[in-house]
Amino acid sequence: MGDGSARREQIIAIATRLIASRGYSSTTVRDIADEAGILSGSLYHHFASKEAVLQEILRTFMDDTLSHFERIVASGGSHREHLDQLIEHAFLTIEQRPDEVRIYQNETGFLMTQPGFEFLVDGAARIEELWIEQITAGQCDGVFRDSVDPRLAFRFIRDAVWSTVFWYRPGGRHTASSVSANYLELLHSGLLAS
Amino acid sequence: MGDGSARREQIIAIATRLIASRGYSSTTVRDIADEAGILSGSLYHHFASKEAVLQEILRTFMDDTLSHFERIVASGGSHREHLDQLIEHAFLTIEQRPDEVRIYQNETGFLMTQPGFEFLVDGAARIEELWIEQITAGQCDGVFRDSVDPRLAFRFIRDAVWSTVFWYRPGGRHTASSVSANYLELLHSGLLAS
Amino acid sequence: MGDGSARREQIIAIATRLIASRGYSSTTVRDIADEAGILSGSLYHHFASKEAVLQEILRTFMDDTLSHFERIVASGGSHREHLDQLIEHAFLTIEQRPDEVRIYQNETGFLMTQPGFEFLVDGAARIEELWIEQITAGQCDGVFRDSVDPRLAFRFIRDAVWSTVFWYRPGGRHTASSVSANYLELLHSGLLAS
Amino acid sequence: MGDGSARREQIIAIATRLIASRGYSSTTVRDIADEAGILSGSLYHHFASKEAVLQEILRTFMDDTLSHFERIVASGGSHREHLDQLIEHAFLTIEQRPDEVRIYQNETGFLMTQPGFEFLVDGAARIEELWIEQITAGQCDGVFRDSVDPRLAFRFIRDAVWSTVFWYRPGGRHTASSVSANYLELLHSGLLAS
DNA sequence: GATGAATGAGGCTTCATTCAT
DNA sequence: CATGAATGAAGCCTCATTCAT
Repeated sequence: MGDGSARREQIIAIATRLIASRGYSSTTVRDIADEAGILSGSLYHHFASKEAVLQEILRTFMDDTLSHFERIVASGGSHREHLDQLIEHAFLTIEQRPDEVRIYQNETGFLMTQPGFEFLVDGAARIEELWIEQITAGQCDGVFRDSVDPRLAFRFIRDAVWSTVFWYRPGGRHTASSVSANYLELLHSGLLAS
Repeated sequence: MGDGSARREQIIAIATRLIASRGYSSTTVRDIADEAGILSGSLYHHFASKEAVLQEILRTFMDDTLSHFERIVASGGSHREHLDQLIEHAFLTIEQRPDEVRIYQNETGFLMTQPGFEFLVDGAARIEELWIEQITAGQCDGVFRDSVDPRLAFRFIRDAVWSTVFWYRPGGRHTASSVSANYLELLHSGLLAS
Repeated sequence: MGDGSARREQIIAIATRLIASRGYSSTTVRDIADEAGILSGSLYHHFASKEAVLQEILRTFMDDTLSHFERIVASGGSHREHLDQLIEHAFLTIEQRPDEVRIYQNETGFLMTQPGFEFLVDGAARIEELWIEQITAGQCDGVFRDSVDPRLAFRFIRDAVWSTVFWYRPGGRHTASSVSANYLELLHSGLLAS
Repeated sequence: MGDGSARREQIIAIATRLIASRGYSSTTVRDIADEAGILSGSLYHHFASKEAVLQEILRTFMDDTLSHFERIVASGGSHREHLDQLIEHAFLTIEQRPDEVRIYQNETGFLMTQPGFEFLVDGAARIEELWIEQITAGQCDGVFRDSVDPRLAFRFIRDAVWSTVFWYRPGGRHTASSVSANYLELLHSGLLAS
């Protein structure tokens, strides 16, 4: 478990694509095996179970995302810059690893209650903490308006940003960074004129 | 089919609750029948299929939501008032019919591609149209800032607002209307001070 | 049971048509009830069971056919005339009551082994007896060739004749009586020239 | 699918026997699996569906029968000899593969209208063509009487011959070849003396 | 590592039938 | 006579998983 043979990584890649497009419970072990060119039983030489595949996908995603976020807030810059960078990194992730984001967005709600997926709860909590720290600190600095509840602001931003994964398609009207810029402007200054 | 006997409505209510909490594909016909106190085969006296139950749930939800939205934009008031009322009605719906909203949010992405669920595509398109009209008209009025892309603004708001259904719990720190007020303020004026 | 209300006869007529075209086991009680404009449960006010419907269809058919055959052999005329008349009556039946013939041909093989359908075994035996008597007597008369086995000749004729129900369609290339005439000629004189 | 492992062939053999005696729709997947000593779900490791089993049975039967018929008419000999050989081969098939013949006779009428069974329609048409060619050519040769309609003669023979499968039992009063000889004599010369 | 065969549990659905109203 | 609701058995099929080879 966890050693990265080429086969394993190929299977993870296939599973990620399939689960993202069909959902975890509608993706069968045979679907994955078929695309890997092996029989479904043979998958069990690489993974202990279907759930283990999902765990590995989500754990990798969560680890990467969290460590990026940690690096951002540990870097030099103002709290406002940090918040903007967190948002920009989210959009970058959506562009570069949309399948993982989709899986995370779709399956995480139910999975968080399941044994073996505690790392999702922990990771989400840590992320919430990191973001809220930036907002709260930015309010202390007088950069962010005091009247907004930091927790609500965090969820507002988080949900608006990550949800774009469901409709953003590269090559369409917008690039990830144009969406990012628009969202940031709206978030910074609001919808009302003057 | 479609006529609302008491039993039918009771079954719809049970199915709505179960599907909202477990997901459609993880909710079995037996789960629903068990809670209704009948055998699973007996469900087919009331509904043609498991999918027909889901269709009825979503169609009712879509019809109700859409007609409310239509009534709002047809009423007197400025475009800004209309947009605020649309948002407030969404929060009201989340408070009053959270299970239906959850089902819509969770299942709709996949279902929109399935035969028999075209009404979801049509309804979503009509809703997008209604909302975007308010934003665009508000920009003409000079009430909303011109620099935001109306379509992006719509999706930003829509995703932020409807996603609250996944974490909002009545009786917690916030009421639906306090969340609504906070979100409206953030949306109107943005996060930055001054 | 057995009293001939209008409803009963209507149901028998519908069932005959449906069973003839789909087969007994593929015709559902609901199919029949639907066409009768009632609910499937209501059929049980008229018939004890689905099987009872089939029994009534086949019993009527067998009774009518047998009594016609008895009348033919009891009438004046040579044995050869009798045999021809038996055959002609079969073709007439195929033309006038094709659904019943189809049901008989399709279902009878299995049903003969089932309790409640002994009348089919008895009727078929009596028919075989009647026909074979004509053939045997005709051989005694010197009208039919001695070298043919009467039992085999009977089955040869019976199977060739009744099977036409599966392909004969009124309004096509042939009328029932032209088929009848052709078959009789072939049977009488054989295929070889001179 | 289509490759003939030993297990597959064993299952086909079992299914053939069961379907011949009970009919397709009255033979359950469990019946077949039980006799094969496996669970019903395990059948789906070998066949895609119950219908696929039936298709394979009938396709094999049709292919074999058709290729035999083609070989007969391609061989040396007169048209009359060819026709006799076609009939004799049918009786041989009834003796050697009665279950397949029974299935073909029982199920084919309905199946010909079903998607996936077009090969039955095509095969039956090709067989009809082959047989009718012999009859027509024999008429040109002056061997067969001109007054019979070749198409009707074909159906007369076909139905009389293949129907014997429903009553012929090896070890009874007749052998397949004695039935064959009797039928041929009756067909050649007819029933009338002189 | 992979195959091929199987398990066992469970999924959705159908259907003849019953019965209170 | 008919409805409406339900039963209970059974049907076909799916799927994660196991294991001998």
